[in-house]
Amino acid sequence: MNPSKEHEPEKIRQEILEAAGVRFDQYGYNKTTMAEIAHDCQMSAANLYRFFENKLDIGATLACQCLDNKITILNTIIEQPDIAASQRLQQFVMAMFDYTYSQWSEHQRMNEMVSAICLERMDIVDTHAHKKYALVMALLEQGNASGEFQVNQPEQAADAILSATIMFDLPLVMPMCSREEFERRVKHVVDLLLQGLLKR
Amino acid sequence: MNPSKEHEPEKIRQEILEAAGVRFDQYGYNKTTMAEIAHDCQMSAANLYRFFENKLDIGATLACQCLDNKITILNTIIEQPDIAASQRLQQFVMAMFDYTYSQWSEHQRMNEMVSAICLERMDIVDTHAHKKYALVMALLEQGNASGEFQVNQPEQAADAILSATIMFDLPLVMPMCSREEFERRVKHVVDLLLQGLLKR
DNA sequence: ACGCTGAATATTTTGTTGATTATTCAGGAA
DNA sequence: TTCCTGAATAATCAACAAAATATTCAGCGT
Repeated sequence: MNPSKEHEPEKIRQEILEAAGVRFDQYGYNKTTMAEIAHDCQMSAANLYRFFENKLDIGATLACQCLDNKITILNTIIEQPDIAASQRLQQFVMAMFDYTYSQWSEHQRMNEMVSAICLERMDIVDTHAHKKYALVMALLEQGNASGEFQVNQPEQAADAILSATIMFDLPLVMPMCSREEFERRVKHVVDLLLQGLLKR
Repeated sequence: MNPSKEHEPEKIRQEILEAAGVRFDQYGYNKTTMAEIAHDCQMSAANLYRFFENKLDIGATLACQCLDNKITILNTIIEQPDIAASQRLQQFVMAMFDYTYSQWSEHQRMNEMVSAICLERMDIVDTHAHKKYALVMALLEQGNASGEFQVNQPEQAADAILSATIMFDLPLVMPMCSREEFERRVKHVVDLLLQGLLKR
């Protein structure tokens, strides 16, 4: 088989997602037709349905990829070695906000799509929430292990941290403040949270 | 002048607001007509414009009243004597959430109106935010004065507390969790915040 | 003049119809 | 068979007219 002409279903799925992603981002989910996506992939619209259940399924898969991108970025901060746990938390929340704000301001249409899909597919939100929770738990355990933190109930603390920083993670909230105002608030919130986490 | 037939403009304004409030709450802002409000007050639609600039102005005034109701409830907690500052913060955030959740679940239409108006009238949101800020500042200063708190930068701490608890104050966020889940989170967040505020 | 109204006008909403688009399916090429 | 397509069908959208509503204003009764 010619490697330049891949026919593995997974490769084709990716090609479809790539084409759909470009159009959704540029023109929006609703203004993009299945025919256009199919044309970009040199296939018929009907053929798309052999790889995805329907249009929403394409959108939902892209939405998951978007959310996973955020998780990946946050994960690099968790895995970053030789850094104080308090620094890590600071960077973690700031990166969370940076990603959300940039996505909101620079990929408005894609962001609208992700938000709309999350309203109908709570399971996607849940999965993403669990991944974030796992990252914060890891961060807290690192801090405890290094002796920098003294967190007795990491489950409750992780819950509290995610709740307390949710405004930096929700695109819906982005119109409320300027980027600078948000960054100031990130600092204030993390500073206060750290006073409750640090060993004394 | 007959006191049973009040003609002071302020009384008439209140009568209009009362009538509009009932209809907005029951049928929604858009489904309520100026003619209906006028009829409830036994006057012509045209006459409403002698007391309010337009329909939005009636809505905005009601929205301010709603937000001020919340402030009043929160204020009673601030003024409640003989209670530990940490208790006060707990009750403060819980009352904030209770009001928001009840308003969201039991006065859906009124709540939609308030949210919609807040999008166009940022000044209303700003004013309300300043009032909340003042309450939290008062709470922190009480705690400092009684020796229960040790807050060096109350401005930043107040900012942090409001940011960290904003999810309990935003109707937009209410669909995300059940009431019980929210109450659990209030406890976790306040517990963690208190560890950063309490004197040691 | 003052306080109000009905009728006139401007704006918004609603309903309808044609066009566009998502989805299905019977069948054609390899 | 296996993979795909064009055409058929179903669902959604868009544009336009009609109706409802917000807002203004000239003028009436006091």
